[in-house]
Amino acid sequence: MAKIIDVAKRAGVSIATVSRVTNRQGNVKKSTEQKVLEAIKELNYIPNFPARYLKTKRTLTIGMVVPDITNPFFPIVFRGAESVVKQEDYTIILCNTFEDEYEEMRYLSILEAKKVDGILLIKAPPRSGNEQYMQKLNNLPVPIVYVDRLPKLQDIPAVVADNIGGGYAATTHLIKLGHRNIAIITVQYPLSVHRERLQGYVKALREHNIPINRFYIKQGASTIEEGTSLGHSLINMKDRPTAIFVTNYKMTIGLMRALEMAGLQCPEDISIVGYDDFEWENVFHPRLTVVAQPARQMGQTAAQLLIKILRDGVDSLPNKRVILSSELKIRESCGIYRQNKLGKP
Amino acid sequence: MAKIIDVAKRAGVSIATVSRVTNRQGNVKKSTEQKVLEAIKELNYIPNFPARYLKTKRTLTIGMVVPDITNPFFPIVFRGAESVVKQEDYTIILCNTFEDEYEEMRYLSILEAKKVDGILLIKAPPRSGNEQYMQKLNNLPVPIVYVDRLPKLQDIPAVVADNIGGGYAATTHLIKLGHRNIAIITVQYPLSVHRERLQGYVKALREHNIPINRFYIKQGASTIEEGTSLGHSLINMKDRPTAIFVTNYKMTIGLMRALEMAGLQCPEDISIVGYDDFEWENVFHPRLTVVAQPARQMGQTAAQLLIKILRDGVDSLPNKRVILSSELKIRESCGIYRQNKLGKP
DNA sequence: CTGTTAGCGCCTTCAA
DNA sequence: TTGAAGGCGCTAACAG
Repeated sequence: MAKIIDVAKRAGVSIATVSRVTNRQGNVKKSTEQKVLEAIKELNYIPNFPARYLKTKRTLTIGMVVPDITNPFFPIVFRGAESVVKQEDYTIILCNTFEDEYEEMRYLSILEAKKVDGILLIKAPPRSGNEQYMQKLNNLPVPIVYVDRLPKLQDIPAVVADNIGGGYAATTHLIKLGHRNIAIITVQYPLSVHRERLQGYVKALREHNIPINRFYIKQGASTIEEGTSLGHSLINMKDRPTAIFVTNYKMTIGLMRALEMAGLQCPEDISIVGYDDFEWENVFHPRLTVVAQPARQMGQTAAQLLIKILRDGVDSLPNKRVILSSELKIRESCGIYRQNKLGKP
Repeated sequence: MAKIIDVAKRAGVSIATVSRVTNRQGNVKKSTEQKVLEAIKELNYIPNFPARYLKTKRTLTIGMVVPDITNPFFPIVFRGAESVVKQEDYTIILCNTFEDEYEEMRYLSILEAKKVDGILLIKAPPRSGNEQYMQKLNNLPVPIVYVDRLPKLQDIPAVVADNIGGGYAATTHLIKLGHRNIAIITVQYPLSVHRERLQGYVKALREHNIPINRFYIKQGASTIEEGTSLGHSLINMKDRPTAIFVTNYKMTIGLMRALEMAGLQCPEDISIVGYDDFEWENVFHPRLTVVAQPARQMGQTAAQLLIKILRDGVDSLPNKRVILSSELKIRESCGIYRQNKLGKP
């Protein structure tokens, strides 16, 4: 590996001059620059970033922490973020926490040790008894932009979707279709996202004077299995709901399995509204009506915030919290309520 | 940020001693070790990796280059790799090339500059006229393990799936169902994967004495749009195939769209075999019969190879090429050939 | 416009 | 079992 001194010798200049041209901060005579450039090319010289960091305190890498990269929502967010940061020559260390806050803690201290310039954090659910960790998070020496999930309503840089609006839109849609027995399957993590979707659901029901049936509110972990089991418990109620709003991709898959096991057709026997919009959902059946989140835009916006912070400091942000709106995509998984086949209203 | 000297002062020892305990290379009296550990905790000291690199020449980070993280196959590979490397405290820089070899080149030199310890590379299709780049790749000072896609049959560390076997199994399945007019939609990149799946297809047809119809072989870019357009061209043939084998996720989505536009039902009107197995595919309709690749295992195995290389050198590998077998998952997207409804055999 | 030099934070001989 | 000191490769004053 050629280093700066090799280039300097080859070009017959000092290392300072080489440094000047690799950092293109001018003040180098055209002809010497030429010589240096040639030497660089001949030796195949690439500056050593870790060494450079020692001086500049910048690694040009940022960390991104996600709960589960195999949930297709997150790769889209990642791609959005990457497309932005690459413009500034940043690179992303991707970390999977599997919804485990301890894993998240571990990764965060590694990222700190590796001196990433900033972090995009999609939080794992906070564990009870681990509150002091949030303190530590707030005092981390590296800037963090929260994405998608907010631990508490703090004044921190964050990009989230309008989850109340999403829950509200989904539920209202079902109500307008005539449904009254509307259940919700959602995640029980102590995080903004899911709480807010539930809030939207409740708000819609209230506005239409539909009593809240607490047995229609099912919460669990964000897994396929949990979706199936909560689905079963709903299906087996004597007051079986005529529609289910499921607020999470993994649980949606699980719920659909439960329907199948029970021999229920969607939308004929039961209406479903899901969350998140993927390319296959508009092709395979039943074509799910979903609340589509601006996943890509969330990644992009978060990356832009982070870069702005890196450049001008956190106080340069016009507003720390960005809320992006979601959109109901109406497809075929919601039928009109029909009393004859289903539970009574 | 506390540094080693701060810890040393606090503990009343030299920095050498602190270094010894953080690197747990023994030869430190228990009592001094205690003091140091306390100082570390009190000061919240974390070793500075980039600085450490300067001495150790290890960054404990590896690079992973993928063509498109939003193709759900790749996140699974990523997760597999991550689950292995994290055991050794490695962290992964993830790079998306969008199937663009120039982008890949750019990322590779960044990874080199950042001094990653190794690279997992899922190649973008080689561009013609860019052959010297492969040379450069081979001489990169950082070890590379190729995953999934092989540029040429070279003697380089690689983990791939048995694509010939996959193509063969899929095609044989269709033949056994009575199909004779079997088309294939595949990717035209000059990469092993797709060439081999096509080989498997051809092999199966040959073995059953079914003539190869070159108009049934459609190749294009790995995109939804291309899947749709190639699907259309197949559907509109006067000798419309009774079955289509599509070797790629994105193109499968596209093909299904084409079927829908043409008003064709699967499997009633036409049989489809896809590639790659995702959790939703066993829930939504038509339930695709697919060749399932061991995506996760590919990631794991590749990571294991890389770690072995990092530890013992590339020559320590018992065999550089690992081929993992794929599995045909028979579901509902293939009907028995029925002459009355479809093109003549 | 160019060169010299002092670190950046850490590891690692070499001595003690 | 411990400490002192010399780099690792680079940037950024500071001189010239």
